[in-house]
Amino acid sequence: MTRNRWVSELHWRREGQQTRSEKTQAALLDAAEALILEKGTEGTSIADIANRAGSSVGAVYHHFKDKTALYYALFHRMTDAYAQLNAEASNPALWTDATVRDLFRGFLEISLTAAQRTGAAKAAVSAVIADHPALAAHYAEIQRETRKSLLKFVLERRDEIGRPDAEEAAAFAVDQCLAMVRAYLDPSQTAAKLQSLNDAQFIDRTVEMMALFLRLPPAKSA
Amino acid sequence: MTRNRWVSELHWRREGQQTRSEKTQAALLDAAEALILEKGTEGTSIADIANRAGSSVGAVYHHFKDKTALYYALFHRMTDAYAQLNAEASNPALWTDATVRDLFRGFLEISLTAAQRTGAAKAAVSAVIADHPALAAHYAEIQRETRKSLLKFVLERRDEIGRPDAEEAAAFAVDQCLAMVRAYLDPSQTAAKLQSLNDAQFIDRTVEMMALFLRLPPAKSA
DNA sequence: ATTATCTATAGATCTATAGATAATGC
DNA sequence: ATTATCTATAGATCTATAGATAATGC
Repeated sequence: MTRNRWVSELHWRREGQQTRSEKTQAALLDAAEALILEKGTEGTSIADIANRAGSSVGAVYHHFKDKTALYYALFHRMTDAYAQLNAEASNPALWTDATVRDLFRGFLEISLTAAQRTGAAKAAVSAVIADHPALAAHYAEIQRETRKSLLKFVLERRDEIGRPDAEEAAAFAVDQCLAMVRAYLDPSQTAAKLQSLNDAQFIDRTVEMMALFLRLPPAKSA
Repeated sequence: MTRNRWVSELHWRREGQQTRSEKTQAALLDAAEALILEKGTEGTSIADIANRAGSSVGAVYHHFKDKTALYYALFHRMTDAYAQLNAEASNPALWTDATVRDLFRGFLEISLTAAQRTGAAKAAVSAVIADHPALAAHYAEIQRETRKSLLKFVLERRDEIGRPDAEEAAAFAVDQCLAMVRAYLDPSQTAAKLQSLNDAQFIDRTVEMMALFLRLPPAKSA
């Protein structure tokens, strides 16, 4: 008997119609996420995941081809959300009247929103990546996209940049901005000061730093 | 028969006299490190490690109480090196005539040297931490020490800082500097521009950014 | 009648130990 | 004679499947 259709690329089932299925899948992924955070991937077994989700081992294998497929699904659940947000933010129509300051601010706001949505998922996904090095490439690709589109928008406003080495400095500043977001969001990075700030303060400080470095014109309405 | 003495805290044997022992232990840790990088912790078995090291399963258990002890040893091999370097750099005598610029520069140089020494270890250790969440606290503690001593030295030179909010800004800048080092060193972070720089360029740029942000006096000899 | 779930378990690991052998130390 | 190493394997997982039962869909 053919059990089901698998979306081979994503390693898990689409099937938008069955809400029962979706709930179970989500519960299993949530359970895996929580357990990985608590005990790491090595300490987490299929039975553990099924129990935590209030489900059974058999159900796990009904929904996921194997353990790797489950981990891949967990990975994609988070990265797909990121990739989509990034795609939306890359629409030039959103930024027609934006200054470089606005771009950095917008990027920071979007990143923080995304982080709030994904929540604990990110740390668990990091563990999954550590155990499945093949996934690292896809994750890096998404981040590369983000970086690329932000840099492109900044460079389209090159005339705002007061430095003679505008191009190089902009690339440096973009990397910088990404590094800041990571330090701010990652609780394992002991950036005590950053983490004592609230989102608005963090964004203000970071934009200010970028402006100083790139010698941007003063903010219009402040 | 009592097999051996274990240093319970570190979970592995000290024993500085037997070079044969030390070589085997190092080979086992090297093998574990390489395998974890390739296949993650979950995919790596004791037998794999023993084979890669040209050793045997029995030898592994002669040197390490259990698999966790081996992973802990791998973890400590890296973090001990970091902690020691940090302790050395925290000696005020080293920095008697240093400016704030010199402090940042010194910190960056030390971090890069440390990274070169530890090499691939860091990524493997990240995977180990992901699988043994208990270790995260110790790692964070070491980084907190580094952060703290750099910030202390900077604040002792508060008069160099041109900003009215010197204290807050210094803390922000220190976190910033740590975030930059991470982005520069971590190949999984897609900081394309940073990674295209060589060490000296990276350090110059970063120090410059800190100087702009904190409004430090211009460099003396440039 | 098709999809989702469960229980029970075969088969494949993998960890850790026991016991024997080889290498070093006195 | 003490320490380091090996081979072989018991016992404990853990993954994935088979087959039965419950829930939904037409």
